[in-house]
Amino acid sequence: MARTRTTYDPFNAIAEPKRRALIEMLIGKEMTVSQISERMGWNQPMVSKHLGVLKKVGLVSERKEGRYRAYRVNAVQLKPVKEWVIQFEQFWSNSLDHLEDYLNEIQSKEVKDE
Amino acid sequence: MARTRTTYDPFNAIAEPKRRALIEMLIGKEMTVSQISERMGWNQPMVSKHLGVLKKVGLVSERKEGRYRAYRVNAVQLKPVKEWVIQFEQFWSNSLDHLEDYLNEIQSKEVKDE
DNA sequence: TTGACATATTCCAATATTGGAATATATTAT
DNA sequence: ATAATATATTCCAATATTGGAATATGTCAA
Repeated sequence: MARTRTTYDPFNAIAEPKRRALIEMLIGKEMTVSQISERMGWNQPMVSKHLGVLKKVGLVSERKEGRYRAYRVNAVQLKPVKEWVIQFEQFWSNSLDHLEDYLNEIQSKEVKDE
Repeated sequence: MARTRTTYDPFNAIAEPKRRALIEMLIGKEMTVSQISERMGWNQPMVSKHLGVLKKVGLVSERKEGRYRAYRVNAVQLKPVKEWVIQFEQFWSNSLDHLEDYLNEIQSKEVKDE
């Protein structure tokens, strides 16, 4: 067996740092492959390939414009990632940390008092 | 070149579905390897190996208890994932969708009026 | 039609992962 | 000391990815 495919789901697609950078650059606007290539400093096939992965999981969509192709982020595909992560948020939230600190403090005072 | 290491960061560690399942099962409690093995229906080496990856990125921590090892989730390591994702939330939020619907509606009314 | 430009795809080598099987290590019980 | 139990590690085969280079495809312009 091998690793889960990059195109298996958004989790796998955004694991690659370059693809996260691509999404960051592309969010809220449309850009062509060559614009991305220039701004990122990556060669053209590299841009196309990474966009290809993002497209397969629906994270970007494509619009043909003559010989150009305008890509845009389809951010809603990140929603499952957020949903999955936030279900654990209560386990790292500051309020809980502070509660723990508070309880520890109480306890040490009680010990001192004895 | 190969793919980004699974142990490179939390993004890569949680890309594997089994490791997400592991985190889900382990959140908020402590479990030993054999308990996990039984509950998940995975063989023991498989559990240890996946836990090993999660440990390397800090997503779980380990406590020795005799010949057992109790694992727990260190959820705060998921924070960077949440932070990264939510910066794009405005681009999929319902309020914006509705705003768009609203603007479209306005526009079509204006057209009708002419 | 031919050339120039934009983008996608194919081929390749290197590499890391996954699961399974076997084995090693550590700890407790007899 | 020896056996049994809990867990980790190593070895292996199959596989998918990445980046680079070369090439193919598609579109516009002269």
